[in-house]
Amino acid sequence: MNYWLVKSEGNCYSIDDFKHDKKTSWTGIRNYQARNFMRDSMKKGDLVFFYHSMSDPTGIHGLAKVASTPHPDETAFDKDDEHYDYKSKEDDPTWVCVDLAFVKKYKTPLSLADIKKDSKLGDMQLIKKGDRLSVQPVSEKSFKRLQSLLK
DNA sequence: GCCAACGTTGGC
DNA sequence: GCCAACGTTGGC
Repeated sequence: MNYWLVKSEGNCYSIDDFKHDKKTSWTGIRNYQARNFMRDSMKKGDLVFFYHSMSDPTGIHGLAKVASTPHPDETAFDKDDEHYDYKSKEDDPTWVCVDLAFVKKYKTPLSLADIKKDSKLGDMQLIKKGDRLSVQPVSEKSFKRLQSLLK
């Protein structure tokens, strides 16, 4: 079992939107590293922290579960979609996504500041300088620590 | 293949 | 709104 963290802008697709939808395709990822994680390493059943950037507070707001194998990101083929990519062809898709199922919304989110302060979460990609990865792995050690902090 | 210019992310 | 950090693009 692998653990992950995905970012969403709070005013774009929020944890409340996700809670309402129950399930969503994690489309619109246009970064190769992030795509490779989804394509090569995500497995059905993996647990995924739902992180809000540029929100109040910025931090972890919920938990999700990978609910599908990787599949082509259809928004890349749609000219009217903001994530349209003319280079991605339907017979050879550049971009993929997975489906995520809603698990829970935390009553008290764990803020980025709290994560930075915690001595046991030092290996998180999230707090590394210049981190911009919107899909990133979380070590089992960090996962357990986050779970206990989010109880 | 280098690298400057540009666009985006995301904390503050 | 600012700006540092980073990825991508495109001229050469």
